[in-house]
Amino acid sequence: MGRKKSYDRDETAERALHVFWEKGFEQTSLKDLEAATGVNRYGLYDSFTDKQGLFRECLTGYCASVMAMIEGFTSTGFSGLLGVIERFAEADFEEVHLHHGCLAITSMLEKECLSEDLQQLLGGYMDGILGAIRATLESEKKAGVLRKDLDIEDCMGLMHLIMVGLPTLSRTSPDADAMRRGGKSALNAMRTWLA
Amino acid sequence: MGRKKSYDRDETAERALHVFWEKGFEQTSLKDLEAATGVNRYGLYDSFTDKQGLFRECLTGYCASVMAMIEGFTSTGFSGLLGVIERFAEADFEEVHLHHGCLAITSMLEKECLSEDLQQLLGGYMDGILGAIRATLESEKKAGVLRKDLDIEDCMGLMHLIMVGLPTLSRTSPDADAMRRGGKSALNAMRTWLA
DNA sequence: TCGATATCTAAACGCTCGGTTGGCTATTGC
DNA sequence: GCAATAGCCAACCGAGCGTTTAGATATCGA
Repeated sequence: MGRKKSYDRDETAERALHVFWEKGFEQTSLKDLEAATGVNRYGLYDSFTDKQGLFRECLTGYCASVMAMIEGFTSTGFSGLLGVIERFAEADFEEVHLHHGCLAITSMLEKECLSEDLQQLLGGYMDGILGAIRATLESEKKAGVLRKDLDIEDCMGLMHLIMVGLPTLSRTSPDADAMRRGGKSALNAMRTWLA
Repeated sequence: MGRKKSYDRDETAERALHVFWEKGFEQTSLKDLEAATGVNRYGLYDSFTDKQGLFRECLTGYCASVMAMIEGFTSTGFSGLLGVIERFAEADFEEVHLHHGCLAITSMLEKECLSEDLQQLLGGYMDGILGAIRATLESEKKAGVLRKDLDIEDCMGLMHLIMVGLPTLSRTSPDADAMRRGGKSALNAMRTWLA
């Protein structure tokens, strides 16, 4: 009973995601979200509680899709850490959206504006990825794919650096190719480092 | 004639710098600046025109001091790119302030909030540093200090990545040592890459 | 067809922001 | 000591923010 919604909930979140992605949480206003989604603030508040609720849905979806992407790579024959990273990098670079960097990293840079649960979500996301990288490094080192004398801690430092550096490169550089070049260089450096 | 100022201009800018450094331009309010400097908004506007004027003075001072630091290293016997970078890294890591990352990088991430001249200042600062690194790479390659087959473009990609990645590491990581570890790893990677 | 109900639009709310102003206070030259 | 000057402080301004609400509108069951 009653009037029907004139918008699709998921599609609205998807459109909002791209605004948050481009401008960040704080810099995105309700006006921006109304314009991008075509939904009046009332509808946004009705469906997502408040601005942070909408952002939470966008961010969790984003993190989940990135995770799914990585798992997709590992389960379709791209064995080896470098293989996964390489394919991930290729996927990244082809996606126009990623010219705005990584939503998770961007959000961590404005964590003071976010509620506690969102900060924990971001922390968990990062820890999850870093933990997966570390586990892969250790198992591949044990299996002899990587150098026997590889210092895992040291290597993780570079992995972490690259992980946060590449999105930052894409956001700070006017040149859209800066991230692609950085990624290529990083892969080269890792190859000489790891093997 | 008239009443004397109750504050020192340079000291005020220095204190304001640390607030901008920690919170970024946009997130720093006049209230914050009043509290940190002990100077009423009237005084700040009288001495620096407006919020952006104060920020301009802080940012130019910051960039100049970093440049002076680098030049200090090169002119006191630390020849070689890696030597300079290493010493710069050590200086960075000892400075408590750099737990908040690099003001220039932080500012480039919110360039939409800054006036045209500040964006150009930031661009020039980055280009200056990157240009100096490139020139050093080329001359050291020619002099035989570095590998003869070193791909300069490729190498610059990594340099740029590290340059923006390290400050981001320090700002996104709750662990204060993340940047130190990232810097150490980056130096190791560069050593194997360059030599 | 009509009343009940869910949704839409647009206006308004309270708040904080950067920026300004006017009355008070300290310092100066005479 | 007194008028002139410059600086200080607090209150105020308009704008924009996220959020709420009131009234109009569309859709449903009966």
